[in-house]
Amino acid sequence: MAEKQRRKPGETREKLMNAALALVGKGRHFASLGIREVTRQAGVVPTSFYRHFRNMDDLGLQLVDELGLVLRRMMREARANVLQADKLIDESVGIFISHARNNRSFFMFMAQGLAGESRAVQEGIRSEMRYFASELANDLRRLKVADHLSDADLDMTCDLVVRSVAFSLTDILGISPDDDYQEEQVRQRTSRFLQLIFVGAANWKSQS
Amino acid sequence: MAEKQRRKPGETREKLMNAALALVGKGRHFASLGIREVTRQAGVVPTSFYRHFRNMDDLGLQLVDELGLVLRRMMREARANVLQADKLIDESVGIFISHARNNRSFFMFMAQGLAGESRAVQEGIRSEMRYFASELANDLRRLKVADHLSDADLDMTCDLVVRSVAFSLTDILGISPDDDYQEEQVRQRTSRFLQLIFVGAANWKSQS
DNA sequence: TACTGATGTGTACAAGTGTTCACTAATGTG
DNA sequence: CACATTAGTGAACACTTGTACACATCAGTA
Repeated sequence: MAEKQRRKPGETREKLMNAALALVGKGRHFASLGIREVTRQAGVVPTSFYRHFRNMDDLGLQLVDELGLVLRRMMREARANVLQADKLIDESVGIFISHARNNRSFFMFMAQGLAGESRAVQEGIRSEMRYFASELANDLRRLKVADHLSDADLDMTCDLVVRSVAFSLTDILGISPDDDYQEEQVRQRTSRFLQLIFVGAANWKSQS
Repeated sequence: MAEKQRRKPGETREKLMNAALALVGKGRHFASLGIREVTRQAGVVPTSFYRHFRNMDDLGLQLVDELGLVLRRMMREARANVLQADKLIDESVGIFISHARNNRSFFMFMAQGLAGESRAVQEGIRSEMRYFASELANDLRRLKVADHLSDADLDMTCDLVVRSVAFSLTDILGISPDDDYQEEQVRQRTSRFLQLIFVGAANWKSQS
C-alpha cells in the first residue's frame, strides 16, 4: 500500500487549502467545489478531509484567516515603502496590484466570498476589510494629511477607498495575468478614483 | 399520467429562470446550482431543461438579460422622480435600495455574478454597469451639474458612483430584508459616499 | 384535416457525491 | 520504551448528478 507517513503536522491540511485555492485560481467558484474534488486535487484520499475540516464552509473560514495574513503583509509593505505623502496613492495602488498578481487565487477567493453563499465567510472578509480601512485611517491621521476631517468622516473616506480598491479586484482578476496593458489601465483608473475621493475629502464640509 | 399541455410558449422557461432566482434568493450561490436542483424547484422534469437552455451558464446569461430590464426600469423611475438636482443623491439611493428590496434575488444574482465562474455572465453584468454609468453621465450632462468636467472625467466619476452603489448591494443583501434600522444605515452611508465623490468632482482639476 | 416542429414526460444509466467504518502507521509525552 | 493520540488509508453505502433516448401531446400551417 502507498506510504502514509505524515512528515509535518498539518501538511495535508495545507495541501487541502492550497488545492481549494488552486481550483479557485483556475476560475472555479468556491461555492461549487466539493470535498472529493478538493481532496483529489490535493492528492489525498477523501476521508482525510474530515481530519482537518468539518465541511467546505469550515475550510473557507480558515482560508479567510490566511487571507488576513496576506492583507497584513501587504499593509506592512505599503507602510514601509510609502514615504512621501504625494506619492501615497500611486505607490499604494501599485503595491496592491502587485500583491493581487502574486496572490491571485487568494484575492479571487476574496472577491468571490463577498457575495458567497456562506454567511460566515462573507462576514469574515467584510471584517478584514473593515480592519484594513481602520488601519488606513490611522496611517492617514499619523501623516497629518486630513486634519480637518472628523474621525467619522475620515473613517467614511477610508471605507470608500477600500471599497473602491476592492472593486478594482474584479477588474484585475478579470483580465489575463500577463496582459500588462490592461493591468496598467486598471492601475491608472484605480489611482484616479482614489484621487477623486481624496479631493472630495480635502474639500469636505467646506461646502454642503 | 400527469397533464403535459403547455398553455403558453415559454412558460416552463420562465418557471426555470424563476426557480434559479428563487434558489439564489434563498442564499444559494448560482455557481453551485445544478440542473436537477433547478428543475426540481420549478416543478418540472429534468429533461425539460434542455428544451430551453444548453446548460446552467446559458441560463445565467439569459438571467443577465432580464437583469438588464430590471435596471432599466429602475433608471426610468429615477429619471421620473428626481426633479431637483439638490435631492438627486438621496432620491436615487432611495430608489435603488427600494428596488434592491423588491428584486432581492435579481440583485443577489448580480452581486454574485461579478465574481462568478462564468466569464460570459461576468462580462454581461459588467457591461450592464458600464451602460448604467454612461446613462448616468448623460443625465448629469443634461442637468448641467458638472459643466467644468471633461467628458472623460465625468465618465470616471459616474463609473465610481456606480461601483460604490453596486458595492452597497453586498451591504443591503447581507442584512435581513426587514431590518429597517440597518437598511437606513446603509442608505445614509451610501448617500455620504456619493456626496463625497461629488464634492471631489466639483473640485476636480482646481487642484492636482 | 393531416403534417410538422416545438415542448413536455418517464425511464435509464454511468459517474460522481458526501459520509461512515474499521484499520494502520507515525508522533510526541509520560 | 510503552502508549494514547493524531493523521493517514481503502472499501463501502445510499444518493444525486448530468445526459440520452423514445415517446406523447400541443400549436400552427399547408
